[in-house]
Amino acid sequence: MARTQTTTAQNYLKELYQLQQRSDGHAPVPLGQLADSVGVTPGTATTMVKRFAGDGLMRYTPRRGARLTPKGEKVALGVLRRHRIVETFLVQHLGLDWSEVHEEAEVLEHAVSEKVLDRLDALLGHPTTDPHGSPIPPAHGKMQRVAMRPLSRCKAGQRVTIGRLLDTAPGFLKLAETLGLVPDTQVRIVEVNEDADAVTVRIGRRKPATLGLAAADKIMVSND
Amino acid sequence: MARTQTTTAQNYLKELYQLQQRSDGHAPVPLGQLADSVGVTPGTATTMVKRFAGDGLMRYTPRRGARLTPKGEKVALGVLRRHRIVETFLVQHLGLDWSEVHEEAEVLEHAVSEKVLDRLDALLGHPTTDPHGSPIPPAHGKMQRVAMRPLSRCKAGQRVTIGRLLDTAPGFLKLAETLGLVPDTQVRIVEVNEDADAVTVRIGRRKPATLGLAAADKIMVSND
DNA sequence: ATGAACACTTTGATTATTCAAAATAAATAT
DNA sequence: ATATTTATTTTGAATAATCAAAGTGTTCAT
Ligand SMILES: [Mn+2]
Ligand SMILES: [Mn+2]
Ligand SMILES: [Mn+2]
Ligand SMILES: [Mn+2]
Repeated sequence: MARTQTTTAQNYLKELYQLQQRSDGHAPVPLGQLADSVGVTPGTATTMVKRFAGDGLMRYTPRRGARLTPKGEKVALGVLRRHRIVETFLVQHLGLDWSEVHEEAEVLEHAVSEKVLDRLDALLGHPTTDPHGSPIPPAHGKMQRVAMRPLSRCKAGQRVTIGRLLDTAPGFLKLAETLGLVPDTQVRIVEVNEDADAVTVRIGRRKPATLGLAAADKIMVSND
Repeated sequence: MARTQTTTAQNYLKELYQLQQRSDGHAPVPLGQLADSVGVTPGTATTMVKRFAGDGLMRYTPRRGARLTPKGEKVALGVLRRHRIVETFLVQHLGLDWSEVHEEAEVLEHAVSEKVLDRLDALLGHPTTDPHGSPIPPAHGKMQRVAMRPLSRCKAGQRVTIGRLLDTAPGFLKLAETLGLVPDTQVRIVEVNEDADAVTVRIGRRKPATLGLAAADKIMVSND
């Protein structure tokens, strides 16, 4: 109950939430992964997770991993909501580049009060996704799950729309912007070459762009 | 050099700066006062101040008190600048009440980056004072010192303009707003009664308002 | 001067968070 | 089935920040 409000706890909870999403079954997330995401050594993660479990925020099975409890998930979603609304504000109202807002939001997500958040949300017109296409958890109620697949799983000839960028690294986002691979943009899959480990796409009549599969894995798209 | 960036250090430095302003001579500020302002016990203040002195942020004379070094003052002014720009933003762009923005800014002042600060500053049109009339330290260069005296030192019959409210307590600010005692408002001093410990003022043709001297002490005014 | 009062400092603990290195368990390979 | 490798957990130690209570130095009043 206590740790809920510290920046540290918020980060652990938020990261665990995101890890759960990815490898989503009901399988616990190995603490090594959590440690990586949070940026601490594995031993530290073990120590902290045991504490959060004691606080009723996570469920922990030694050697297997951790999962958020409903209570922990509630906190995590709150942090994620603040993070994404802040990012949206920074881009739309302060004109920061979308490649740099993640870092800013990583700090501000812990400093914005409920009241300020509500005002920002209203000012932005209650957005449902952040600048990278990630869904903004609603203040109340469940978050919409949009079905998307990575660009790397598309077939040549398909026409898809960029929905969401999964990597927050400034370099990656900068590149994606340069290539025009931003949410809501339609692209045509020119070629998928598993052997060359590459995907070639084309936006309108621009010159085709080729990406490695690892990068294409981070770009989620939907049909039409 | 290390502590400069922690929230705790920023608070100590900022509070010390403000205390220095008030009792300004070059006299050191007793640690008891600093402890009060920061909200810790005196022993804690002693411990911390010794550390900050070691970091070259404060100069400390046991039993007498502490002063900021030029380096410490630079940090303090930065925090104050962030605090006041954030307050101004919260009032002017998010529409929060001026009585509640201080608390919000107390947290956000530690989370806003230089880049975000610059954008906010530009968005606000480079304001020179915050909603309570306090001067916003400029990004570079010295802060302007405006001469003002407390409402409590005015004489009956004088016409003065409210310049700045020194108390950040929501209750006080709420009251001041109700009475119309906000920066840039002209008021007439109806009566100053030292014995009754009261000052009566009048704004335009509203009904006169009477304040205790303690409250009037927190309201700084200038002539004309 | 002499002893209160008062202010400030020290001391001894505590909580939160983290790391490095040693210990252990689980999974893999031979 | 071993031996080896890899993932996790434990242990022992820091650092930052804080408090309560005991100790000291100063200031004041008589
Ligand atoms: Mn982000
Ligand atoms: Mn964060
Ligand atoms: Mn303020
Ligand atoms: Mn603060």
